[in-house]
Amino acid sequence: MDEGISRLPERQLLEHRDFIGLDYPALYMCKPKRGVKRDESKETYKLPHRLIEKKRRDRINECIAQLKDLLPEHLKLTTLGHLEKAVVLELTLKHLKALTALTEQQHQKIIALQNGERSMKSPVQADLDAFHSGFQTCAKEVLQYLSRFESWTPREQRCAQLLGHLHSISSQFLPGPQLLSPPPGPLSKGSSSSSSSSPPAPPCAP
DNA sequence: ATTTGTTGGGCGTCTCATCC
DNA sequence: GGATGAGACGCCCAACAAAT
Repeated sequence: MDEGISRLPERQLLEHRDFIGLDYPALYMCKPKRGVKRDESKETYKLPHRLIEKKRRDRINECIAQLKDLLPEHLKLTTLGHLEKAVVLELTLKHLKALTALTEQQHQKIIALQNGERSMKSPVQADLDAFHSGFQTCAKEVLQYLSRFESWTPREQRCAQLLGHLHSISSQFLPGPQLLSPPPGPLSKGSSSSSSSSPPAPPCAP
């Protein structure tokens, strides 16, 4: 029996290593010898197949779990209820598209700067963009804080209400033409957002 | 009721032994 | 050395069971 295992090619040795500790006879790891009809080997084939399939499912689940970990908290909070696999994949797709768009946007900015078009954009619009960005960052921080330290769960109605409120406020800034008078006072958390000096501090607490 | 895990089986591809 | 057939392997899917 061990002879059979020791003669297995490298890929199968790796799988055998994975099976160590599982309680079924090592017989099941051995390929049926060539010339052995499938009928005779079928029963010995079944158990490895189960384990191989389990390993495959584990790989899938592990990847989904990693994707879940990589998702930003504010995205996770947009879903009410726990994150099922399909939702994780949907959010990942959404996030990836957003990142791609952002990358493209940054790329265009770089090109514009290189072409000396910096003055094309009005200072007012630039400030609004920066303000909007700051608002988004701050809203994200609020949601993370409430989730982590105040034990808010996405299921709660107040959480959904807050999300809705933040979205509606945020969308007011999107059209751009109207200039909002910035609320006074610096952002208390501040260190990350203090790097940009021009944008006004967004409203942070509900 | 919905989601998740398990299992058996089918299918396509690859590898290897055998034959010519 | 190339053709061929048998078997291994990985992937996918459907059906069912268990968990939530």
